[in-house]
This record gives sequence, C-alpha cells and structure tokens, in this order.
Amino acid sequence: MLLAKRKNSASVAHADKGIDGLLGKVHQADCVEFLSKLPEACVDLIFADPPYNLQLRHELIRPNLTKVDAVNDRWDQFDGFEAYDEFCRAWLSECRRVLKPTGTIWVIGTYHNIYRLGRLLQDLGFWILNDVVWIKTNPMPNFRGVRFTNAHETLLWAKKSEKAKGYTFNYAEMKAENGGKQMRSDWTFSLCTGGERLKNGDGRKLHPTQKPLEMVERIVRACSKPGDIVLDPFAGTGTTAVAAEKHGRRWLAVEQQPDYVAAANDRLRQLRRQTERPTVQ
Amino acid sequence: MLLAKRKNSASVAHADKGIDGLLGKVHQADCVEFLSKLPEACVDLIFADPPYNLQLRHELIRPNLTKVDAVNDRWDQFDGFEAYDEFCRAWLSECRRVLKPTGTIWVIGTYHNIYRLGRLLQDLGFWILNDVVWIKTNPMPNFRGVRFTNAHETLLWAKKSEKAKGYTFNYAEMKAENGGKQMRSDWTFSLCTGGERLKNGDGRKLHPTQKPLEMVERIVRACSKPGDIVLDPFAGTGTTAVAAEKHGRRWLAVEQQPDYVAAANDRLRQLRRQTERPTVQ
DNA sequence: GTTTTTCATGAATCCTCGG
DNA sequence: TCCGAGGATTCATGAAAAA
Repeated sequence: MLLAKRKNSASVAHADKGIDGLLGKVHQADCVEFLSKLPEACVDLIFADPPYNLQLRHELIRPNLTKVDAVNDRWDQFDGFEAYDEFCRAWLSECRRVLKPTGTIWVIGTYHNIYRLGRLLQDLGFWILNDVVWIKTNPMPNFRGVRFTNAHETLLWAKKSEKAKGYTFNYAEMKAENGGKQMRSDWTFSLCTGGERLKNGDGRKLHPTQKPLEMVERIVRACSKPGDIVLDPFAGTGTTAVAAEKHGRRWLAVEQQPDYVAAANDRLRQLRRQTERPTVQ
Repeated sequence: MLLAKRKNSASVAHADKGIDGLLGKVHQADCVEFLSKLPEACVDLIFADPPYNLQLRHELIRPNLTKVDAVNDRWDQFDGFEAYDEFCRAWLSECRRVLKPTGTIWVIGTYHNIYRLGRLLQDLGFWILNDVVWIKTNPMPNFRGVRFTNAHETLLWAKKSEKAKGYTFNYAEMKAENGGKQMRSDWTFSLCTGGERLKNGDGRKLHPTQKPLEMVERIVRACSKPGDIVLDPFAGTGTTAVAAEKHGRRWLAVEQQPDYVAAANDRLRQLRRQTERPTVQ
C-alpha cells in the first residue's frame, strides 16, 4: 500500500536521498503522507501543534450579544474520539520513526485532546520528560460563568523511548533565562496578538490558533543545537520555522492548507530580508 | 463473584439501605469493593487522589549526597501501564456509577498518570469541564539539571456525561475569592508542609503525598453545597474529609491502609474537638 | 500632539426550564 | 427531543476613535 502510494505520488521519492533538499521550506502536503517518505531517524526536534478536536456544539454569545469567532474550520472536525485517536496514532507513529534516538518531540493541546495525545505518546513508546503549562496572561473569559476561566494550554515533551540517551537540554541557557533559577514547568506568555499576529486582506486573523513565537523559540533553544534539524508536521503560519531560522537551526515543515503555506512562506521571506538588511535606524 | 464476595464480606451489605450509616467515617477497605456496594447515584462530589504509578527506577541523590525520600510504597507499584489502566478503569467506573447525574468528579495526578486518567474519563463517558493546574510555589528542584523543574500537578474536573445538567459551580464565591475576577484554571498553592503535614512517631512525614488542605477546600466550596455528600475513594490522611467537614458537607471516605485510616480518624477527632471548643484566646 | 474612551477579540467542549 | 422564553453573564490588550 505505502509502496504503491510512493510510486504513484507526484512528489519526488526522497526516502533514500536524505532530506537536505527538503530543508528550509514549508511543504504543502498531507502530514502523514509526507512523513512516510522521509528516512528514519533524520530529525532532532519535532514541534507539533495538531488540530485540537474542540467539539464545539453551539454558538457562544458574549454578554454584549456579539458572537465568539470560534474555531470551526474543517480541519478541526473529527468523527468522535476514535477517529481523532486514529489520526493521531498515524502522525505520531511517523514522527517517532523520523525522530533520531537522541531527538525529542513537543506536542501542544488543551483538555479536549491533550489526554489522548499524552496517553498515545506513552503507548507508542515515547517517554515523557516533562509536561509544561502555558499560562496565558490574557485568556478569553468564561462568559457564562459556569466553569473556571480556561487560562492555560499544555505542552508535552518526550524522548523517543525510555532507554533513549543523549537528548539535548540546554539547562544553563534556560536557567539564565529564568533569572538564575531552574526553568520551571509553568511558562507565562500572552496570546499571540498585535503585530505578531498574521492578518489576511480583511485585517482579520489569518489562522485561528497562531502560537506565540517567543514560546516556540524557548523550545527550540532549550532542546536543540545550532545546525540541528527541526520538524513541524502542522506548520500553520510557520511559527516553528521562524523560531528555528532565527536561532540557526535547519528545519522542514509540512502544512496541508495552501493559504497557510503561502502565508508562512511570505513570513519567512520577510524574516530573511530583515536578517540580511537590518532595520534602518 | 462480586455477589459471593458481598455475602462473605464482614462489612454490612448496605446496597439497598442508603448510605446514611456510612457517612462521617473513613472506612478501611479496598476502594473498588467498597464502592461496588454503594447504591447508584448517591454522591454529589468525588475527589480522587489515586496512586500516581510513578515508575521510579533508581534512587535519586541530592547534590549534597543525601537521598531523596521518594514515593516507593507498595501501593504505587503497578505492572506497567496496562495494569494501571485496568485498575483505574475499575475505580473510575464505580465512581461514575455512584455519582449523581448532577454531581462532578475531581481527579489529581502528574504526567506519569494524568494522561491515562484523562483519556479514561473521556472513554468512560465523563465530560471534562476544566483541567486545572496546581502551580507549586516550592517544588522540588530537578537535581540533575536534565529536565525542567516539575513545578505543577494537574487536576481534572468532569461531570457524569456530556448531557448531564445541573452540576454545582459556585461561581460568585470563586470570583470573590479571586479578588473580584473569575477564578482561573491555574491555582497557586505551596506544598503541604509545616504543622499541616501529618507526622508519625519518628517525626517523619506520615504520607508521601499529603495534599494542601486549602486546595481541597477550594474544590469542596466551588463544587458542592452545604449538606451535599462528598466521597473520597483514596482518602489517605483524610484531607478531603477535613475539608468537607469544615464546610458543612457530609462525606464518606475509603482508604486501604490501616495506618492512614487511623491517622485520618485522629485528625478528624481533633478537628471536631476544635470545632466544639474553639481555641482559648 | 496628547490623553481618554470606546470597541473589538482571543483553541470555548459556556444555561435552565417548561411545553 | 426540540424549541422558545427568561435571565444571568467577561478579562486583558491593542487599535481606533474621540476629546
């Protein structure tokens, strides 16, 4: 099946050619199909921000009677937990295959999906190193007053297996960043807004869930070395690619939706322009 | 099997007698066996602090060459994830059975077990309302400098099913407690230490993971009403019972280990004495 | 130009009751 | 099970508009 797919695929069969030719680009492709063509054990760090399967059933109206612009994109629709689990098992398995034994993976989610992801990681043989909580300084309130304000998301950091050795953790750099004390598992960042948030032609958010660049940069700096290869299987608007490039890591990224791919490539072109010719004072 | 067990059991068969006679006591029993004898839909709130399945493989030595007193009790030993899952499926199923349709359950854990518990909750039909992170002001550092300081634990709050209605959430009280703003999903408490921490004869901690009373009190006040019935299937040293009693809730608790049961009952006797005859000024 | 006010908005599983 | 009415409900931030 997989072999047949490979032969029929229009894209280059790169399984045994290394991945040099794929680096530094956001590839428009299905994530699992793309990963299946990569050679084993070829990346050092993975950052994955998959669909959350939010299962939103109704509209939500604010107290001022405006409607909340919720995540209702096609890519977040799954036919129940089983379908979501199956999808995640597929991409996580491929991630594990392409991860070097010295590499680590990060996954982000909310209570809607993170418990499924965490258990899947463990079932697939990954070994969790930490869970980290992103504490949001400015979360959306709970308008109906029926729950606690959902003010955090969860990140999981895992190595390839219990026995895997030699993963990268830049302890000293993290300690320095935290004012001389060990970096803890609770990280505080604001939502991605303002100039950092990519907008489309109408001035509206281009992607519903763009992550704060600073947070992804911390992950890249903590868990990889300059020259390492960083992979993002759900690239979205390319935040991981930007973080990797800013810190001298090599990278490759996959994204299904063409409009996100275009936006990400624009963003990266702009970054490179700025780097070559820094802002005039 | 279960029926036979019931007949042979020394404890009273209380399945069809209500649970009034069981209230206000810490029962020494196997949790699943005890719960299986309770009638359906008889409790309003459950707080469960199950074994974490820490999977500690080696001793951990501090930089000053002292040994870390880790959780290595028999009750935290499981034969892999599968055995742990099976155990949790059993007690969570019983919890769901005895929970009223208007009731909710809280479960606490770390990355070692919380992803298994969260997914199990979802698979059993519970509906997660929030995950809450307990941010520790004074966590144990990571002595080897190979991971981030593990500075939080995770609590899950769920109702009996997606369709379940009428659960208790004392929104206004929580908002007041948080200085007039909605209570968020990140809670900061210090570890249970000092006078609150129960000690045995040697002056050593009696229980390895005694939870901060203030945190459990918040849960009791947020999610139950005076007179409601609170259940703790892993009572340990009776923190949930103390919290319930302090706030005028009825309660019942189960604990396997006789020494914990004795300590919890001592603690509750002391609380009642204080309540009857407040401290002389 | 400067300060103040208004307004928009963010990964959201966001109600209850009676007919 | 669905529908409609009643009623209770928001925080931080940045941009735009107004003073």
